[in-house]
Amino acid sequence: MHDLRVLREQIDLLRDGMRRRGVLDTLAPVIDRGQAVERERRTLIQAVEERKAQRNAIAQEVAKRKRAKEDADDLIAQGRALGDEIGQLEQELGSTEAELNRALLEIPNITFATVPEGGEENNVIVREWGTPRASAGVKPHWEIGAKLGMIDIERASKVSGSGFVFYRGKGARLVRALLNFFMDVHRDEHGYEEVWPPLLVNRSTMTGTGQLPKFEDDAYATRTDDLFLIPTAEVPVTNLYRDEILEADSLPMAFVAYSKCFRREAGSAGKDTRGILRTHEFDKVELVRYATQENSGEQLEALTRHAENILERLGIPHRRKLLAAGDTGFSSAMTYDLEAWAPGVGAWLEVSSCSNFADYQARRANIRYRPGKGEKPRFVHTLNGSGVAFPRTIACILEHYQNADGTVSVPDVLRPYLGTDVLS
RNA sequence: GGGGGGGUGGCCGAGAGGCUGAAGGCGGCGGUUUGCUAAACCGUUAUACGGGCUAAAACCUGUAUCGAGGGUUCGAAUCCCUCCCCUCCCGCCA
Repeated sequence: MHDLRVLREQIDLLRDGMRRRGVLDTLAPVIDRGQAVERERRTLIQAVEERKAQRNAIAQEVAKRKRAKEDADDLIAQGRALGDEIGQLEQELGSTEAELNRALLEIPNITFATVPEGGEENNVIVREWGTPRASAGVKPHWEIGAKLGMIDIERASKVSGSGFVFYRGKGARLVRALLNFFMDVHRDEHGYEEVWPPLLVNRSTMTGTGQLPKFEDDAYATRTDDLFLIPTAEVPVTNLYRDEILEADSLPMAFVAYSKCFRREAGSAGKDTRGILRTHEFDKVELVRYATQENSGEQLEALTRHAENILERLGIPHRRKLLAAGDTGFSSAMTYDLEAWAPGVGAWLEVSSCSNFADYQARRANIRYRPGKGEKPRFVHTLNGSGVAFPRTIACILEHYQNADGTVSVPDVLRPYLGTDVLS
């Protein structure tokens, strides 16, 4: 969410930001309306506060007279009239602020100047690692996974519906191995605090990270408690310090959390649905960082490297893609996608998306820090990225390490976790 | 699920319709004093949103904020209603 001041003081910057995202045409009316409503709001605030000041003065005077045992009926009548007026004005102010809020919530973050303009055709591959294996003779992961008894999609659909997976036998153990491997590396080598978050969160939390109100249809909700199943650990972990003021020397903060992620995937039917590439429930290790305005840029580089490091250690060929403005997520100011090569599917699979939200998320979640003693609090910069998502990584492992006889070699780093060299 | 006790500033803790943005203490910051450390004493100590002044601050000024939201009242931390959270006891439960 933007500071409402952008509507007053940085309107050109805002317009340009929307232009670079390619959404200026759609959002121009919203911005114009927002600008007008922002002015309206200030006029109303002045009107209300003027009357409140009068009312307060009258109340003081009433108190004084009462103490002196004097009559104050005339003042009381004045105060009552003012009260009525204030009530009306406040109602107007309320609806004006609601409208302003709606407008602000519709405007996405302004991407950094270093982010290319335009849509996904302008995405840039900025880094490549490893040699993608040729697809010839490589079976897709769903075939291999089924054959090795690791993945059972048919029975999952019986038990839960389409878009769910049973991991079984070595498949289940592989999930557990990845979990431990990811967490160990990020905690021991990259210095993250390990967090095990709740998977059900309340409405304020979902609103804090921007899942609500706009994307309520994408989330699973509980029937009786107004709780939501998290779509990513980003939600509970970023909200850890919601409504708090942190000390400057506690920054940067870095958290790594494993969680199940629950997504209805409303509207994405038919896209990447084969195998385990898009399911309603999947596992992910998420990296979350709180930074200052000064160092969030380098923090994004560090976080992205941490995620890449996992893929390198697994030996999976991958690339880093800087997303163009139009392809960058709503709240993000800059995003790198990490894509791993799946030779069986014959596609680059997004296994991580690393973003710097600048203060956009923190303003909404009200997470601040005090830069120095006696200084005014400022919003932190929040960052997050997968480190990494399990199902697509599993797909890549099953395909990249596939042997001619249908078995799959286990990447070196996973052998101690998996207790075997080969999946057969 | 049933019953009790609570939520006040960075923290602890008073206050029970007006003189309370909030006593007192701790902590923080600034200062005075003292060979150093320490102590003592004095001062100071929130956030948000407006307005004025400004290049921008500082500053001045208004409003709001005592878990959240409504209500009563000329006036609410204080009274009423709804909700949330914490805590204790009983029941149930992995």
